[in-house]
Amino acid sequence: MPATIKDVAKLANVSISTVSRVINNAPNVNPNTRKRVLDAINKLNFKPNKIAQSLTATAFPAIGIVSLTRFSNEAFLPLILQSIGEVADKKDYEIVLNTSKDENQEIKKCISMIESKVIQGIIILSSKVNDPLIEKLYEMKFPFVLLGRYTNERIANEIYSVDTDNFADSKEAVEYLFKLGHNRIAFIHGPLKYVVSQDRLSGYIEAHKEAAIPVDYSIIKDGGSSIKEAYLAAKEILKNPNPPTAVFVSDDSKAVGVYRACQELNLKIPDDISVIGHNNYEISQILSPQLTTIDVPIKDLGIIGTRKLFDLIEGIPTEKRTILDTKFIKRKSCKSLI
Amino acid sequence: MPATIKDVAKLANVSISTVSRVINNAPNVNPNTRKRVLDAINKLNFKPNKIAQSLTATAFPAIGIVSLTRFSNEAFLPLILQSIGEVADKKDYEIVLNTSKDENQEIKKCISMIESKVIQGIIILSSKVNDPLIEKLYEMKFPFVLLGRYTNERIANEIYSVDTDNFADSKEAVEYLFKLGHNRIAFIHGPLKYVVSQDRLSGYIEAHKEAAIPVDYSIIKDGGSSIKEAYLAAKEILKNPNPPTAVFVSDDSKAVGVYRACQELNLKIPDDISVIGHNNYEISQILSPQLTTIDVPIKDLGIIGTRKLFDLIEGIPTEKRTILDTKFIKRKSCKSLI
DNA sequence: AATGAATTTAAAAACGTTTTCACAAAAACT
DNA sequence: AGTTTTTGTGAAAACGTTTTTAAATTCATT
Repeated sequence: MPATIKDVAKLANVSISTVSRVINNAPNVNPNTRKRVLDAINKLNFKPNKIAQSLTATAFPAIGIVSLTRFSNEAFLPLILQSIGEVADKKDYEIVLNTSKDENQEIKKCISMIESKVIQGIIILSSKVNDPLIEKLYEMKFPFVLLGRYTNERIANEIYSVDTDNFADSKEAVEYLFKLGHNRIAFIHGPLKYVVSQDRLSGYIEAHKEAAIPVDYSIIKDGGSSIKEAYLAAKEILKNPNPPTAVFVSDDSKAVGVYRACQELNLKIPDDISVIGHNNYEISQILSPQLTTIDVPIKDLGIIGTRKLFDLIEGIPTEKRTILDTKFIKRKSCKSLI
Repeated sequence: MPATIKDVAKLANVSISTVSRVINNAPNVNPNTRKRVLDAINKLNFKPNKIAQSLTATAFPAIGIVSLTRFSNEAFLPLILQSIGEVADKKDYEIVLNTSKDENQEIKKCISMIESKVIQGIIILSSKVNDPLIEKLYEMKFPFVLLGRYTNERIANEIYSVDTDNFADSKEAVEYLFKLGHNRIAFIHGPLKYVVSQDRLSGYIEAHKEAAIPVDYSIIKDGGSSIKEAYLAAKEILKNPNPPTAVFVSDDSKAVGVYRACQELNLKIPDDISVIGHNNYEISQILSPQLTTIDVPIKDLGIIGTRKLFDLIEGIPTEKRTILDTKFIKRKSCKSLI
């Protein structure tokens, strides 16, 4: 049986209150006594029971992450988890994972963790267009930070979030292609239930509007959330009777599917077709030719988002919405037609 | 302030013991009383405080996962986390993540979670050759399950683990290449500090031994843990004055680097060079030509490993070591030379 | 030396549950 | 009817801490 505070008290011949004071570095404890207690603690290898500590604090030091499935297939899960971990570690908080697959279970699990006092805050990894989880958490006034953007007008400006400007970045990429002389550009996006997919699509459309180039929905396709789906989408697009001269993919890993489709159809990148990706995953440098893409500071999203969450938890005033800078990275997958 | 058991007791006009009995579905409570209590619980939206519950149980229902960095770059982190989550959810256990980067911190964090009573068991995602964490946990007799194999003779047979037979699978792949008439086969492996990398290398070597084909270490290279490193390794190997006719890569995602290297050097797969991967990630079907590989049941590793851990926690006897079946998947990346 | 203030300590209450023990009431036996 | 068993309930202790209150000790001041 591990030692408790009582054992320490007995051995050091003091009361448990004194031991508690020593543990918590309270002032007002005689240096001699402190030493005696510290010795006892060492001798017994005493470690305070975190559960018991949180009972009086009425809060267990942990934050929740919701949820893996919001982008389970994406290359950045490890990065984002690790960056969240870095910040949480410094605060000596635990990270508890919500791995729920379906939406109902996801919410239920969250509420349960909150109500049973297991977590003090939540990081939401990505937002859906009408996100019942976000609505619910907002309504509960429970501290949470969204890594993304929420669109529901009523509360969009009220929630705390960290994001990049997907709309602008997407627009910029398309404009770059316009400048290169492309005016028939395909777009392969992720599942439109996610706001990030919507935003990237909107940027694509807005660029067209501003350039007065009509949007052709026959070359805009859902690339799902797997490489294979993107590959299938690309193949369909490229077989279009009036094929595009460029394709913009909303995720580098989906670009792998596009490259494959091009290869199969004997289309040379960038000579026959230009490609741009998004996110700047490692793979974008390995693809041949190297992929032009938009660098998203994934680790910073995690770090800054988690810091914001701790500000919320600790009642420190913090900016509602933080937009992180991105960088358009020109590589070898685009060709000028002019 | 959320309702406590006392509030419920008062409203239902019973003692807190009775409420507790209702919460825990104890027998011996009058149907009428039970109904009254249930009504009160609903009216107050009472949810037992898990922290308080675990204080008396002297154990918080959670398991730890150690650690992300043990294969942060691999495609199967989401899968494994999710499969662990599935099982833990059923048991109503939380999953707490250890995201430590360096080895010392990893151990410290683990010990701390154990000693402060935050977790009841640990899943170790992968083993190192001399793994101080495993040694320590074993010595502490703390319940843990390794997803992999441990080599330290003294305790190898004592620890609980789930794994595939990396040695045999690797050997089989090489033998397949032999049968196809290849006898100069390169090997690109992962970091040798991990047992899985060692085992896959050993299988490669053993196949050579049995076939009485000398092992040439100039075409065996460390592909690190990134696609880029694998790409670099492949390039070096392929430039060998006496180049191999096939390359076996210990991870499908590394195979992407190999494909890229071949392309750059104008080597056609499988005509000029055959390639075999390992793990059967989604990417292996997207690569062109589709990659011959070894299917590893990733989700099953997680599910069976976590079940085993719960057996340990609950004191149910369970098999020490479980080996899962794999499947050699022939696709288009190998050519017969005969 | 007496008073008051500051420091240090102990005792006890509290956090929200579960569990043990005791006892009353009801039911089942003689 | 009297005795035993079963059922249902409440009071109190326990889990391992922190926090509050109060008391004892030390120290400075007069």
